[in-house]
Amino acid sequence: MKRHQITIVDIAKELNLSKSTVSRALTGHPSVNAVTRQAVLDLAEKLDYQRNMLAISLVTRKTNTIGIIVPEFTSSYFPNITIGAQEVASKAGYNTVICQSNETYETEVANTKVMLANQVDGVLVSITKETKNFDHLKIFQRKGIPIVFFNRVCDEMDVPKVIVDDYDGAFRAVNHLIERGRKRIAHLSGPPSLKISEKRLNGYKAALRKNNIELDEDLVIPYDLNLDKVHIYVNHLLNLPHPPDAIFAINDPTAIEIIQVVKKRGLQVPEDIAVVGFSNDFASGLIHPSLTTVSQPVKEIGGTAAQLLIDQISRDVSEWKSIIRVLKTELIVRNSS
Amino acid sequence: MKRHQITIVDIAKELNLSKSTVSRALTGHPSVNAVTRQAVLDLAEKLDYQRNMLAISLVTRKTNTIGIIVPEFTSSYFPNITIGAQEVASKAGYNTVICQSNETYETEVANTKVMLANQVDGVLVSITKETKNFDHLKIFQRKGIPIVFFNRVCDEMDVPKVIVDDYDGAFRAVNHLIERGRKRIAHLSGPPSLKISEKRLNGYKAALRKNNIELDEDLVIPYDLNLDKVHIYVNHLLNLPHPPDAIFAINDPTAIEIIQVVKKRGLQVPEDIAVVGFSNDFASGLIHPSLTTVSQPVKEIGGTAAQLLIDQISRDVSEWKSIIRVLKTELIVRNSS
DNA sequence: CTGTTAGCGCCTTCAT
DNA sequence: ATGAAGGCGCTAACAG
Repeated sequence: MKRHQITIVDIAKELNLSKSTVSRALTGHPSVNAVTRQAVLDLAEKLDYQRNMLAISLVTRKTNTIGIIVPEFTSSYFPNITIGAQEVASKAGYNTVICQSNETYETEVANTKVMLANQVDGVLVSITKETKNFDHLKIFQRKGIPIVFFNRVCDEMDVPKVIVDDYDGAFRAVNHLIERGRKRIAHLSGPPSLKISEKRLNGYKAALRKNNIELDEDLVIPYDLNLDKVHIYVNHLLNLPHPPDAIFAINDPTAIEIIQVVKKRGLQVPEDIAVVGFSNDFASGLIHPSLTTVSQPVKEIGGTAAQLLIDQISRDVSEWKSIIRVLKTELIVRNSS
Repeated sequence: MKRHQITIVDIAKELNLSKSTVSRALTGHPSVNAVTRQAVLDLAEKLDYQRNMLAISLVTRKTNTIGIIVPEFTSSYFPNITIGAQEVASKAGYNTVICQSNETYETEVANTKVMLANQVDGVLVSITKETKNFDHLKIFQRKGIPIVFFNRVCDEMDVPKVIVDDYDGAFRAVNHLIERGRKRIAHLSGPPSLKISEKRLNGYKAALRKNNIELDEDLVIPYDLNLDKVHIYVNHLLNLPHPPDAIFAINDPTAIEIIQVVKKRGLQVPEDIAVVGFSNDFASGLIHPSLTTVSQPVKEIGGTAAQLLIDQISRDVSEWKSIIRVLKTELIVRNSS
């Protein structure tokens, strides 16, 4: 059961040196004889010695680890963001611990505890659709651990955030539908608790307004992002006395689901009804018809967030900034509109 | 810069108790007065006290963390496996650290160092397509840290492994193509270094043999899984004097790419050429035509691997088992064949 | 039931 | 350039 770990002491004994010298050699401290250093390094290599980061972190009070909390991993969106974040983090010498909150508030709270207990140097978070109370996240601030939000941000907290121009992206998407001659455009919106839902909805409204199309509240349906329910809303819309000729979806998974439902009903996309999504997930270019969508620079979102976080970490608490970085989206016109 | 962390000492002082009592109260040790315990718990709660896992792990020599090393995160395959693994792990009280090796040997080696340095209690790994030397993985065994392979396993090491019936899955996929009347079935195979490539190839060959179709070596192309090159091989096959009427791909991303190339050439799937993949990735049901493929129980793979690992962790080194768990695949017939 | 004493493996002054 | 001593925050015997 007890496995012997090779420690500094072992190699100190072997080489007849003091622990401190070995430690210095290992950490690349300049004030150590080149020969001694090499001897230490060689022996360490030979013995498969690995520095115990737990011990190091305990004394340096720094783990060189950043935590990432994402709501889910089911679409390609969040995995890609974590890839971007990991790239930047690892270049800066940081490890990454990823937790999925699984879109539930409780899990998110549990995740924050894990992060805290593991003494992460900072956290990246994108909240769940349920999260309305932010106390568990404010703890980080109070403890002097920087936090950076991305995508699903928390309005109440004055910290760095990385988002995209949701309003503008939605505006252009809807404007595009109008340019294509659509008059009755529905919007399957996200939960109102999410800022992105609100902004995309506002973009939608603004595009209608600009084109002098009156907003029909019946065509706007907020939903909880549970894909299993999409068919209900789509069928409801399609059964309306005056059904829509286009649907703008809060995100790609929703849009893809909409297309499936529409097709199952025997209707044609885009002939009978056009569909536009948001995010340009991997599957969107492959589905039939391919999905018109608003692409987000996913990896860049992750990378930017990680960078902002690392900047915060190296700053003194008193100098924390709360930059909001807004990344550009791009309308990708494909065959669904 | 220095943020004050609340420690056991703080709450011990406040309550006029010894550190050990507080510690025991916090860890739920039975031998502690109910009143005392509650007082400790209350104060801890009030102060947002979080146990410092670094310190705990240092002394208990257990981090309750398992590492996962996966080659990539670009398809839905590995993310889903990690989801399955995380579920099981977290239920057993384990945290998870995920590293992507990015399909390169060097990164994989670096990843193992990170795992070692962070004192993971065990590791789950799926090797890169480049990995031919396994010294970096054998270190775990030598240090008494259990390792479990999944999907891309290492033959040289006698440890638990979780795989699917690759041979059988491939066999049924190819057999299905033959039943559909295909005579010349090509196989875009994976790198020979990967066991899965070999097994799927063997399944392919066996299916031909069983149906008395002679193997045409020209129709078998091993490739390095770099999707950018798929078009080369597909075009090569299609330009053959006697081109294939079906292609069995090593995995879904490859199959999807094949379909794109075929379509771009103006040919029809499956009329001109049928395509079958392996893994049933998320996108496979959405692409047009939808992809016939061999589905793998992805979450179960991750969950099983995690469970085997946790079993190993709780066992004494002398009692390590090396079970090989083979999970069932299922042929999903869609429109590409 | 509670307190005392040692460390876990390492870094960091402070000496020499 | 090297040693010695102290401590990071916590648990684990060992004593009461």
